[in-house]
Amino acid sequence: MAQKKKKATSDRILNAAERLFAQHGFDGVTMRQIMRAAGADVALAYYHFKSKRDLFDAVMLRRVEVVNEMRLQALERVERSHDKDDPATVEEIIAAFVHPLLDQLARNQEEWRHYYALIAQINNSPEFGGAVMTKYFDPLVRRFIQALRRAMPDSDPADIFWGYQFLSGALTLTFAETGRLDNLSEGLCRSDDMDAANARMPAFIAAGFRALCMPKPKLAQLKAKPKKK
Amino acid sequence: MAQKKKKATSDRILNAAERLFAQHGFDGVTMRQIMRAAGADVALAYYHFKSKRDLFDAVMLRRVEVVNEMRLQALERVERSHDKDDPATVEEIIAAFVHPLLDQLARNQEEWRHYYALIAQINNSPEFGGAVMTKYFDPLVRRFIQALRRAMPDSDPADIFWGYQFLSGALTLTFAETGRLDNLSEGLCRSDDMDAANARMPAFIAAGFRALCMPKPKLAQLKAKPKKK
DNA sequence: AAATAATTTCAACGATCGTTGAAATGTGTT
DNA sequence: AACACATTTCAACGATCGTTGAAATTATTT
Repeated sequence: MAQKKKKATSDRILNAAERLFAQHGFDGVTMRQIMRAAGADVALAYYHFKSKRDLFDAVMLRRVEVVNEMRLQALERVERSHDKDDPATVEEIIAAFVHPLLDQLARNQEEWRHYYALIAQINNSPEFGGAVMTKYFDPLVRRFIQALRRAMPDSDPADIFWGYQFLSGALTLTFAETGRLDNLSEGLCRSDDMDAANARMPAFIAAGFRALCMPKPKLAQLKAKPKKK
Repeated sequence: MAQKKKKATSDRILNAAERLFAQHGFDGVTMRQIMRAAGADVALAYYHFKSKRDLFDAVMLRRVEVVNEMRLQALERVERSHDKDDPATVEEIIAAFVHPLLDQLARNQEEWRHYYALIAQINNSPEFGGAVMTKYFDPLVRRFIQALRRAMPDSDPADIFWGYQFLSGALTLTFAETGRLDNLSEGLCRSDDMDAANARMPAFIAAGFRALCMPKPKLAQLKAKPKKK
């Protein structure tokens, strides 16, 4: 019973912290605001987690393994349905990278929403972006980049890394749900319409990768006279 | 002389604020840190600007007109070199949108760097993203979207707006210069290599737009039987 | 039931926050 | 020279920050 109670309280703290960190950033929120939202005394935050920074890390850690596992399985599912003679397409790989996230957002309205918005802020923060994203996501991202390299065998590795940079930016801005798309399109599009993002992103990004890594002159060249490689 | 002196001080404040806001976010910086970096008394910040928030707005405003004017001229230059029978290509339009910014970054090492990093954070912030970006950039962005619509006449407007969302995310993450690309590529790519970004982004984004707005079945259809337009 | 451990409450610490009024200094005009 | 005005310095305001020790309460084990 103690276990269950503890779980309940520390989860309420994590939920409140997640939401407020996502909305206002790490420094834009106070411990007292978080604990007021969690309905508990301020000191409890320091009992369950030991500092503001550690609470932040706990917020990040709680969901990162779940989402990375989902994406890894999506990638493996794609890879199992292909072999060396029939490699996976770029679209399929990108879809495995983004669908699990956007699907979850489209279905599960409030649960994960704030977490992804937090990721969006972190990814674009000079303070946290490099270190935090690298720490939590690089192993998985490297696997996707390997897959992309297999799908575009004669590509320059640097092109793939830059393509991933563009993909990462496009994906996280979509997570941010800032409402800007609503303003810009005067209501035609909604920032929180993840089905719309889901339907468009793989096609957009895959075409970008192909244009970058397999430009037409190179493609024609490869078809015409197979070079050394 | 008073004018010049005033300019000098308030510019030093703006520079310090710009750099620190970009590095740590609005709430991650104190007035005292800013004024220490500017080498002036704290109270001077409230004399020249009247609050922290107003200082932030002044930081945003100082450069936004310059960069928007540059991009507008780049777009008009592209449009002047085309006419109705020979419309501008998507690549040219995207290049006019991103080149002025990245060019400036590639040339002018420190001057504009922090400003763009700040934009990257703002764009992905639920708190500021919607309102601030809309306020400063929407008029220009609407012009670019008009141009894109002319370049892809039979496209669904929603596709163009979403394409712009992806473009915006890719561009601003590149501004953020978080160093993540360096970690991920183990030194092969550098986050601050704006020439590399410059060379790749228009091709990537333009291909994305085309795949989204003019998918192949539609393209084939257009070529086969020229419709009303 | 007694004892031990886990959780929660309460009150407070020093430090620092954004902001301000008033005095001091500098600058340009008569 | 005296003046008005812009700029800068200095010291401080109340509020709030992250954090903590110790007491009070609740749950678990003996």
